[in-house]
Amino acid sequence: MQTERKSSGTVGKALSVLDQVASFERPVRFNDILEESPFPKATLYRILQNLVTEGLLTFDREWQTYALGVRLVRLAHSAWTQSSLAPVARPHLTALSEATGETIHLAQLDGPHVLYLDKRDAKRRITMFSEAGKVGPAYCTGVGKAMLAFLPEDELQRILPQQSYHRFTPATICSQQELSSELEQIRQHGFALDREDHEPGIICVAVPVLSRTKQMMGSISITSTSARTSLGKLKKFVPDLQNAASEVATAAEYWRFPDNQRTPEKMEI
Amino acid sequence: MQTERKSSGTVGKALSVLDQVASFERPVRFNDILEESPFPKATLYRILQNLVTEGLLTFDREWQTYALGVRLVRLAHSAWTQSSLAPVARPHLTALSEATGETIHLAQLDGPHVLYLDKRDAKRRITMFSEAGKVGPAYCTGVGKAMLAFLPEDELQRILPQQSYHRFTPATICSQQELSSELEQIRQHGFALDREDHEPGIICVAVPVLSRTKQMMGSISITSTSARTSLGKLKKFVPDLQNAASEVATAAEYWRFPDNQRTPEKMEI
DNA sequence: ATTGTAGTTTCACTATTCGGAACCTAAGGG
DNA sequence: CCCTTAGGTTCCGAATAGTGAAACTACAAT
Repeated sequence: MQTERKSSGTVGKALSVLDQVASFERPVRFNDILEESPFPKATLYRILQNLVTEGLLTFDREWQTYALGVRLVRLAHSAWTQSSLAPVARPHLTALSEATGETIHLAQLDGPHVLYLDKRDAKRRITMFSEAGKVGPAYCTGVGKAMLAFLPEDELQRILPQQSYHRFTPATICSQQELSSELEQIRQHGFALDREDHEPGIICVAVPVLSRTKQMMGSISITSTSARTSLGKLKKFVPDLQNAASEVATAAEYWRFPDNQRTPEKMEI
Repeated sequence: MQTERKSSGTVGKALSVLDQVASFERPVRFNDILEESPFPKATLYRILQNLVTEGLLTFDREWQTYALGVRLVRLAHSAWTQSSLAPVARPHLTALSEATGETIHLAQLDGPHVLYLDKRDAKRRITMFSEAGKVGPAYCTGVGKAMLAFLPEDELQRILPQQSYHRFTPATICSQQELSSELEQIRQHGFALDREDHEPGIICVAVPVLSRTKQMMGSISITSTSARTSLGKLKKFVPDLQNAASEVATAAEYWRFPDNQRTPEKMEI
């Protein structure tokens, strides 16, 4: 589940160490990191020191452990507010959840993975930090497939081989070929289905959020259990979902340039 | 409100640019950044490119703008989960909020600022990503003063001069001297008061979360309005607050080393 | 005393980064 | 149609920062 990025440059190396620390689920000692690090002792040591002085990591002198620093939380707050669909989508997700009584997800792509940015649970109406920020696979979730299907060809070709194609359930799509044809279907229908691909008993419908210029910005899904409902019934919500998605897209574009009605510059190529 | 950090090293420079982009409240063009950047054109350009390839920034080719990347959200999720008090404090905050019917905050220090990590509102029982991650001043908030008071002397001396001492209300503490004596009071009483220091009509009591070794880990507060209650009545909650704080501290320490009862190593010096 | 383990520092070497200047466009003006 | 300006991008020698083997410290166990 570790994102593979070309970690060229000093910043990249630092980031890869940061990711590594993040991948442990609790504070770690120097040696724990060293053991699975590609960097030699001295180099790793210096990188860690840099990260600590930058506030991206904290070092607990008492236990001699490193952990992610809270500075990240502040940056993420800005990221969530300014760069994700989450703030503008918020009311629409709430409305959807109330209208359908089911769980709603908002997701965007982070490299090859799905990153959940918001969630609305019909019962407990609560969005938690601990929900936003979670990652999941793209090739076998409704939100993931909906996004992949509407990605520009070149980006798609870069991302497809990076999927793990792990079989979670008997229904999981486990090859790039199968996925490609599924994506073609999705493109034609305009929505994606999760037929218990990822978790047994969990089904969902998802639609992409597309900008006026057909750029894929994220996706929204309605999730339920096969015990409570069926794919057939879930499909009835597609118009609502599409409606919400297009409203989110409009709101997002309007919000980005509220005081400015100029059209975007012509794209090169 | 920009955190001042010694941005030595390549990573530091990159981070300072990242902070700068974050400080705008919407996507920005190259020149917007350049205008208030200490870096020359070419350097800034390269740094931005690095940040984009690392996924910390996204570049919107359509509008030619930079914005914070969602990768930060993922990292922050780990930070929130693994390094802050938030996950272990969660149930205690809920309990406090239900017992008192008032708003509860959980905060930690991020450099010289207060960083809010969780919030429980008595009415709408909802913790939002948009709340966690917010920053505020330390010298004139309950949570801030409670934390400063229990900071080791050397750290305190580093942080005190970095406060802005801006006068928000007639009751705001506006000098380092006044603050120092207030902190002494707080140390003696064991809790801090916000007497409408920051916002008119808003009052609060706060206590620090202290580890077994008396290290300051964060703080918890109960906030209300002077219209609804008084400082005198809020003080009645101090025992509950202190109780919650010590339970959070214990839970945090237990959680860090669940399978491991060894005592921390002796600190040097 | 001896060996081992975890963490820190040194320093000659090297790869990155720096940034002034030149170079592209595209847009606007005369 | 050429000139100018502004936003953005590329070059390349000089300057800086990063690298990592090895040596060192501190402590614990043998």
